[in-house]
Amino acid sequence: MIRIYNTLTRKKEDFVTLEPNIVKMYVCGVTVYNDAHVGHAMSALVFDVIRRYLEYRGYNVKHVMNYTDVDDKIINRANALGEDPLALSQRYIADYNKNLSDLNVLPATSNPQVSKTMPLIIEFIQGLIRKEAAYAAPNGDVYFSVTSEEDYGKLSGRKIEDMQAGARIEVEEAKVHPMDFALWKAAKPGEIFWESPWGKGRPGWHIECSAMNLAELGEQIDIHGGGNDLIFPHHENEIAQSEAYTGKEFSRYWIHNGMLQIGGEKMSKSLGNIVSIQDFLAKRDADVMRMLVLSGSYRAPLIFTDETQDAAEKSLDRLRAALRAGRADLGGLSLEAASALTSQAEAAKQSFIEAMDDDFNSPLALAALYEIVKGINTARDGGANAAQLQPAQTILRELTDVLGLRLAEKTGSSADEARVLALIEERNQARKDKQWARSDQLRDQLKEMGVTIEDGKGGTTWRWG
RNA sequence: GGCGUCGUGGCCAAGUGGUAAGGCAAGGGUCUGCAAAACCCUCACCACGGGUUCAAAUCCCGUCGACGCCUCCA
Repeated sequence: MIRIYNTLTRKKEDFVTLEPNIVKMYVCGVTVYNDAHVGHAMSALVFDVIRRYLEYRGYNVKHVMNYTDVDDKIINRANALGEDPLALSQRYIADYNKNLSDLNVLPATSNPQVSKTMPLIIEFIQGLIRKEAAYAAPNGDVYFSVTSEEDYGKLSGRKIEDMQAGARIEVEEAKVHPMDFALWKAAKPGEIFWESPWGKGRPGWHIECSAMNLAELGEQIDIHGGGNDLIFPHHENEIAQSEAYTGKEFSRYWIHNGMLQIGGEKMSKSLGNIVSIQDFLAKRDADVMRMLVLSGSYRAPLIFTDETQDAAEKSLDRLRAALRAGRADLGGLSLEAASALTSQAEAAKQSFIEAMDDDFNSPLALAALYEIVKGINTARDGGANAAQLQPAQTILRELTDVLGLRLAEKTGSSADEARVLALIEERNQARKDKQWARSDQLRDQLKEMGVTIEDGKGGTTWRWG
């Protein structure tokens, strides 16, 4: 039984889907007006791992991730660049899709966009007005009335009275209650707009997700996810809108990932302390980002430093090394030892599943993987041949696949390969002749070419990296 | 001011009532011509102060501190 921490109840709960074996999961994507950063990557990776694990456990996951392509920031940026806002957002959507694919994030089953959901959004707002959960203001805006929902604030644990509306921004005059939020915003001169019953305008931020949810997954969903900075007001408002509209419980489980931290602060566009995904990938392998995410709880802040990145890289080396094929020509382990390795790996697989079942406890799951690694290494040291290592390696590979780790070996140019082999041959001769200085010199030369040499019992092996 | 999360070894990080997983780093050792890799060993009483309990990192109260949200934000 999978258990999931539900933000709504602040408890771990048994995961029971609305329909057997089907998971409807909606994850808030990004507003596309700028390069995405590693904080966005964290969120995408968290939900990618969750999705992969649920699929591994036999669920058919309908994974929806939206793109907010109509928004103030997009309009501002587009105006600054003299570009059409939709063209601009389309460009960043393409960039982000590239980022995700580089990060080995599985494509969502669908990626709705606000600009393509307009009729349903308008219909949704009309429905809310009919139910008296929303009202059109004289200025052309439409607001959601927070006091119309008795349990408004249930997700974030706030009471309307406690909130300091307008503490930092001015409250719109047209609002009946200061916490009311915009469903529809009247267009200002020169802004992109859509026709609506309330005149020219565009949707507010929150309504789009309620509408796209309805369009893609229906009235009720199993999992709604996103960064924990979205709990309030975004997700709170989504719940209010959707439940007011359908009269049904919106999402069963609310999952929120912690924020990526750099220099003790959240990484965010507004703070300007950003490392873009593209810049990260120019320096580090995509697996490093994923390993960083996996090495801590998805709900906790992720400490992003050179040191944690280095550590992640080393851990990956360890996994990669364990997966390297054994030598076919070795005498081999005893039958007992070989079967002990296999059963150890099978036991570790059970530990892995137990860990992941418990609210996707990836750090604990990784520990199970390292048990397999140690078993493989010990067996290899003990003379195990390729066939004896393979069952454990197959299990290890299966589980690292579940986590979405690629663990690809580094590669060099094939043109250099002949030269590498020649140098190794020369070095082997030097070693036979006990010409250690020459041998070490050749090893240094290979190192400079990006080749690592290891002199094992059965001979010298080499690899890129 | 309100709401929430949290404070575990040099770093990252599990564990939420029965005497502290794992990874990285560090030190020692085995192996090696030397290395590298691997393996073995060593390295914490869990922010602080009270309390509950036979027993607490784990529950309760308080203090201090960090971070997030209350405004666009993954």
